[in-house]
Amino acid sequence: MTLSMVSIGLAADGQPLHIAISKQLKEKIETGAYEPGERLPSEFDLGVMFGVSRTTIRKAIANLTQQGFVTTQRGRGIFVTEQHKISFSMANPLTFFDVALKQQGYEGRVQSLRFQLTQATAEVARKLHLTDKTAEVYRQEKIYYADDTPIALDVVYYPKAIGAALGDQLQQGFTYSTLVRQGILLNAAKVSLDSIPATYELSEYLSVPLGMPLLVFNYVAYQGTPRRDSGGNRQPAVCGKTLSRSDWTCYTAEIEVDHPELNFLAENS
Amino acid sequence: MTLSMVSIGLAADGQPLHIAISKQLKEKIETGAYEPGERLPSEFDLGVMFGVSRTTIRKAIANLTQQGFVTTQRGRGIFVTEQHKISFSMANPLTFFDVALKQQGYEGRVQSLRFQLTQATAEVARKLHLTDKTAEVYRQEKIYYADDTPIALDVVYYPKAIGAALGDQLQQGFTYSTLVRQGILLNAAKVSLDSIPATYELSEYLSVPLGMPLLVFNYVAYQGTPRRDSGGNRQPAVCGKTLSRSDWTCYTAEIEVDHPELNFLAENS
DNA sequence: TAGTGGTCTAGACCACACG
DNA sequence: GTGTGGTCTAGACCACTAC
Repeated sequence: MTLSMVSIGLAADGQPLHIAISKQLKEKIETGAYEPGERLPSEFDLGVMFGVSRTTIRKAIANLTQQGFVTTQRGRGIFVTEQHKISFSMANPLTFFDVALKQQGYEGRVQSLRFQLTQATAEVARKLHLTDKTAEVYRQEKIYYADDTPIALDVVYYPKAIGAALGDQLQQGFTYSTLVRQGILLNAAKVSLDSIPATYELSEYLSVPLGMPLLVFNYVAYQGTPRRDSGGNRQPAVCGKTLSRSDWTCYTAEIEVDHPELNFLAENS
Repeated sequence: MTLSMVSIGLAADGQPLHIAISKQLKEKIETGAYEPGERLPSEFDLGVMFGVSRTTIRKAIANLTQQGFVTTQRGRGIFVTEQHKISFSMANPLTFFDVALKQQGYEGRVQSLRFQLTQATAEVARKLHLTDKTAEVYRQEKIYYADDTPIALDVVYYPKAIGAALGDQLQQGFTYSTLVRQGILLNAAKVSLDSIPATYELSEYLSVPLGMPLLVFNYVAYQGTPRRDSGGNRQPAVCGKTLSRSDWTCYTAEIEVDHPELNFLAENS
């Protein structure tokens, strides 16, 4: 009864049953047989339909959930997701989350979870150019919403002076906009982009399933006059990381190069 | 026997058993109780140790696998992962994968999977500025290796002229280096970064577990003289996407801004 | 009360690695 | 052959939603 079911229309190659089922359901969603917002049959019914156990159905659904095709709601059912995607420019302006949200038709909102003075970790001290190893910094955790959907968790570190002076404003608004409005010009940044699966805690903060990919935007932003030769007297004003839902966000950039490295390449060809 | 085991040291709060077990194992790995490369007890033995079923252990291990702490090998066991991370600059030079690899001590290698003439999709035609809707392009799929570990799958599209002229070279080397060496200067690009969970096929190409986060680097690279006003006569020479393992790769950039948008912000405050 | 998804169990068979 | 992880089953209890 079990593996013989593979022959009734599922793929006959080596792929697992739950993968084959996942693909069938995915195709039904993409062709519109199941429309956005629509409820799928229950796990039990799907099991009957495909002739497999509920466990196998659950693995297939977990796959679709992680790819963003469906969302599950306990006690209610499995629903086809409506797609969204908000793009954030990496350079221009310097990560004004709120501006980007508004431009793309969403209402941006911030919920500050924590704002407190703590001792800087070694990494934060290095990024903020703190020579005192026991220096304190302000650590802020906040969640960004787009139309009531949590899309990102921001963990920000401020030097003590900035955090103390702007604590109230920082707890209410978006980081960059607040700093700029208070006269702190951020004109340079070092950033890196990465991706991790949502841990259990993150999955609860951002209302995503365990393991959903999150984009990790690490940044150190500087004020002052930067120098091209990477020296200069610029001064870090803030650093942190933004963990954003990959089903809602992406980062864009436009690049222009002069190609001083052409010689290098030619030499190593 | 089952849920009462929660009291023997596992978290007593609302989190699932497999999460609590996952955290315990993660801590043992991070503190060095299990060292990199070391084999963990078998799933059966772990089940006995924690007093849970094998299914629950498997969920815990799946979580650790996805976070990159362990890798599983059928018939051999569960092994603690040794960490790697290769960073790629987004701007300077323009994604010379091979150069970045070499600079960070890895031997870069390319395996070309496919290289064939196909009809351009609407998206590719738009990106390559093809006015003819039935135009053909060369489509290449290749895998990037760092010291024999597959770290990225690149899907590249070339205009017919470039692909036909450079087919042989393109099939052997890295895209950008090959183009530059053939006199095609790429001095501008539009890129975007995204993340998706590995599908079944991708997980096989890149030797990662199903659902592992992959970084998606979308790019359109231009040759010619670009104009600041986004017009100009620059010409797309290549477009595509690089899907890279997030446990091995990250993207970095340095940003400088002039802040012409300050006025805009002040107006909307 | 009935139905749903979330969690967990106990047991089975398979493919693969190793001795 | 023995042990391993990969897959799948059948059944249970729970928390939650809706009627």
